[in-house]
Amino acid sequence: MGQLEDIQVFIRVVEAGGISRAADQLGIAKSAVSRRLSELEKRLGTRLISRTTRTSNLTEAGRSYYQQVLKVVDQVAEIESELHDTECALTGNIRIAVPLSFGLQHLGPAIDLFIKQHPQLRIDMDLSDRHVDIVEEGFDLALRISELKDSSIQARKICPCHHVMAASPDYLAQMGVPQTPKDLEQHRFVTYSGGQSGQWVITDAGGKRHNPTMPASIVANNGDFLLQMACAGHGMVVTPTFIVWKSLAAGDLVQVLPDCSWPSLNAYFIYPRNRYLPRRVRLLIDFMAERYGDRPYWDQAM
Amino acid sequence: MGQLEDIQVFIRVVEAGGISRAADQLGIAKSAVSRRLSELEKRLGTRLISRTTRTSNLTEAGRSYYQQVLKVVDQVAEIESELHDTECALTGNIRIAVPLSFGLQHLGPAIDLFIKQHPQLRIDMDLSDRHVDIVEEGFDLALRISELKDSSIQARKICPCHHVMAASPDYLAQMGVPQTPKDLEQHRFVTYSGGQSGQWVITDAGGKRHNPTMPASIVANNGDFLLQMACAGHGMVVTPTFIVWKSLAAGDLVQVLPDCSWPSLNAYFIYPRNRYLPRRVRLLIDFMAERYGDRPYWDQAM
DNA sequence: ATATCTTGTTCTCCAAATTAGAACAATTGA
DNA sequence: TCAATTGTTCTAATTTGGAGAACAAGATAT
Repeated sequence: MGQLEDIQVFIRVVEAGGISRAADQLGIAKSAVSRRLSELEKRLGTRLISRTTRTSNLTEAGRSYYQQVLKVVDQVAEIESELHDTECALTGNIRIAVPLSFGLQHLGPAIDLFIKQHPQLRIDMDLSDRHVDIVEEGFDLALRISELKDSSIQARKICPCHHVMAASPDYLAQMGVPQTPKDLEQHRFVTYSGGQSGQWVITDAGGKRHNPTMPASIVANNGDFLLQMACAGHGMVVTPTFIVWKSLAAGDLVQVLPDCSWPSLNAYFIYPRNRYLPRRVRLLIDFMAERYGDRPYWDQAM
Repeated sequence: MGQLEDIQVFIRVVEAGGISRAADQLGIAKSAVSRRLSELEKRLGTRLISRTTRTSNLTEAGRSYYQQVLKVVDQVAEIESELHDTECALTGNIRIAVPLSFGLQHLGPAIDLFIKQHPQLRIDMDLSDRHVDIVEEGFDLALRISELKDSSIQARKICPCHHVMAASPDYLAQMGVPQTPKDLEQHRFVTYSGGQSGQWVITDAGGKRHNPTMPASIVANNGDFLLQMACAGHGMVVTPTFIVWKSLAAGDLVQVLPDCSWPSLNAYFIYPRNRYLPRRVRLLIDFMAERYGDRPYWDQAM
C-alpha cells in the first residue's frame, strides 16, 4: 500500500481513539495498523501519536499533520468520486448508524428501494439505540431523532417525529379513559428508560402546558418492546407515531387524549462537518428526505 | 502501491509525453506504468489518456484530473517534507540539469561542499548542453545561461556571466594584436556552433557598438574544446569568463581588446512554476546564489 | 512498397511487500 | 491480585506488483 493509505490509517487511528479500535473499523489486524503508523512516523521523522501501554495521544506535530492531511484526503476523494460518478453508476459503500425501531420498520424498505435504483452500492447498517459518534466510529452518516442538532455536526432533517399517547382497549376498559392531562396521574405507564423520557410536557387543546407524573410499571430502552407491553395492557405509552401507527390502525391500541400534543422531535441525518460528502451519500439523504418529508406515510395513516 | 503513487505515475506520463518515456524517468518497466495507468482509469471509470499505437493524448477528463491532482500531490509533498525537515537532517533526491562546462568546473566542487553539509541528500546530475524541459523530463531544477528568462518558468539568478575575447600568445605573435573591433576582420576564430554565437555585438570603450565578421576556422558546441583549440593557436575565441579564467591566469591565453565588452548573460537556476519546491532544493539554490553572487571567484581572479 | 523501429498492451513468473496471528510487556479496571 | 485490554514485535503465509517476453500496430526510413 501507499502514502495516502498510510495517511488514511493514521486519520482512522486518531478519530477512533486508538490502534485497536481503528483496526476493528478498518477490518485489518492491529499489528498491521501499528506497523503502518510506525512506518509513517519513520518516513516523517517524527512521532505523530505518543503511545504508552493502553493509551495513545496525538503529539503537537501529529495534531497539525492530522488537520492538514484531512483536507488532502477529502480533496482526493472528491476529485476521484466526482469524476467517477460523472461517468459511471454509483459504486462504493455507505455506513449508516440508525435507531433500531426506525431502522427495522422504515429504513429497511427504503434502503431496499434505493439499492434497487443503485445496485452497485453497498450499505453497511448499524442498528442500535446507542449514541454514535460518527467521526470516531467511521460512519458516513447517522440517523438521529432529537430536538436540537449538535452544533459540531451537519444535519439534514428528513421528517418530523410526532408522539402520541396510547393504551390498549382492555386497559382503558379497566382503568377508564383519561379526559384531561390531570387524569393521567391515576394511570400506569410503560416508559423509556434513561434520559428524561419519564418527564413529559403535554400541551392541552387550549394551549395550556401540563407536567403530569407518569408512574412507570415497565421501563425499557426499546420502543417496540414498550409497544408490546402497552398492547398487552401493562399501561399507557407515549411513543413516536412511526412506531405506533400500525397498532392504532389495527385497533390493538387506542389514542388517548388525542386533542393534546407532545413535544415534537425531528428525524435528522447527521454527517461530519468539513468533510467531503460523496455523491452516493448525498443521494441517499435526498432520497430519504423525499420519501418521508413533512407528512410521512405513518402520520398520513392516522 | 497506492492511490497517490498511481496519481504520480499518471502525472509523469502526462508530463513526459508517453508511457515509455515516463517509465524511463521513473526507473520502472513500461509494462508496470501501463498497468498502473490502466488500473487508475478503471478505478475512475474513465479514460484519462487516449492511446493509439505510438501516440497518447490527454482526454478532457484527463486534463481536468491532471490539473486537480497536481495540486494535491504538491500539497502532500509540502506537508510531509515541511514536517520532516523540521525534525530531521535533509534527505531525498535532487535532480539537476546543467551545462557541461559549468557543471564540471564549477558545480562539481560546489556540490561536493553542499553534500558535505547535508550528507543524507542524493544529487542526480545531468550534464549536457542540450535544452532541457524540466517538467517534461522530471527535473527539480536546471541551470541555464541566457539573457532572457522563459516566462513560463520560475528563475533565480545565481551569478552574472561575462564574456571576453582571448587568443594564445603564439597566435598573436604571428597574426598581430587587434587594436580596434574593426581589426578583428583580419583574424581567425574558433566559435560555438548553432544559434547566433557567430554574430556577436562588441561595444568599444567609447560606447560604440560593432558587429564584426568573425570567420570561424573551427566550430564546436563545447566551450572546453574551443578553449583547447584557442590555446593551440587555431584562432581567437569569445568565451565565458567561467571557462577561460584559468587559461588567462596561466598565460596560456591573453585577453584581446580588454576595454571592449560583450553582451552579458546570467546564470539562472530554473524550476517549475506553480509547483512545490522542497526545502532541500531551495537550500541548494540559496547555497549556489551565495557561493557565486554578483562577482564570482573566476571574475575576481581576472 | 517494404522493412525496421518504437510505442503500448497483455500475460506469466517471481520477488517483494504486507497481512494475520501468536506471543509478549505493561497498564488499567474489577 | 488477577483479568482484560492495548500496543509492539516477529514469523509464516498470502497478496501484490514489477520485470521481461511476446505481440500488435503505426510511423519512419529506405
